[in-house]
Amino acid sequence: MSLSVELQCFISRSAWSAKLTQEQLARVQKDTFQRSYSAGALICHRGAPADHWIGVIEGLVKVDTVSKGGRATTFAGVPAGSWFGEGALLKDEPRPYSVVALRDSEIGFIPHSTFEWLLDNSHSFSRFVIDQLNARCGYYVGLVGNRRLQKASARVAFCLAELFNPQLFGVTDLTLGLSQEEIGRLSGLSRQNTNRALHELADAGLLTIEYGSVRILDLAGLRDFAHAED
DNA sequence: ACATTAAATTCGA
DNA sequence: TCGAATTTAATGT
Repeated sequence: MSLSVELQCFISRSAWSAKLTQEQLARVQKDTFQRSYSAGALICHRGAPADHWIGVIEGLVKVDTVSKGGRATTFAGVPAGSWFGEGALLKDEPRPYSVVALRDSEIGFIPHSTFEWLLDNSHSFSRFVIDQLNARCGYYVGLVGNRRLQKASARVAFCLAELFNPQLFGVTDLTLGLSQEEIGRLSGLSRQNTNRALHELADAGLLTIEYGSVRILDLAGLRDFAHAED
């Protein structure tokens, strides 16, 4: 697979590549490949072997499981600019979730062996992965705490705020192209309640609602809202 | 669950 | 190629 300019740019923009040596960077660029997915396409099946570290170059992806009854639970939305899947790679286990493109997306893949090699050979790369795991850990701690406050709007605030977690996701664009139904799945709420919650947040001046998307106005305010006792 | 409205697609000139 | 008409998807109640 040829090295697209797009892919090279994406790699050099990623925080973890900044301190790699020329040799290391060259190997990453040689081993990494890119694929396009149209909206709704399955990127990897639940239970498939975890052969790659996955980067979202463009578009938006979700991570979810589907139970026997066909009910979908979404764990996380992954916006462009982030890398994920290191958990399954490190454990050398099948992926416990499926990955689906929500929009037309460009996805980069770094092979398992290259990933391990970087961990062994680049201190700054290992550090990046540790920080990222730690951030996810913090995310789940926050999530558990957040769930205790049964407030729908707080849940939605939390999920939205975490989508813009700068450690996990190098996002710049504060407009989120997600339908309310999708936001509902992310926060584990019905579309109805999501709608009410979004209006509550909009009334509080934290975001504005647009057709098919939501624009974040006050990220810090969303975080506060997610943790406020009420 | 239903009615409304935005957006995407089709069709005819 | 443009715009009206139709169909599909998202939203509000």
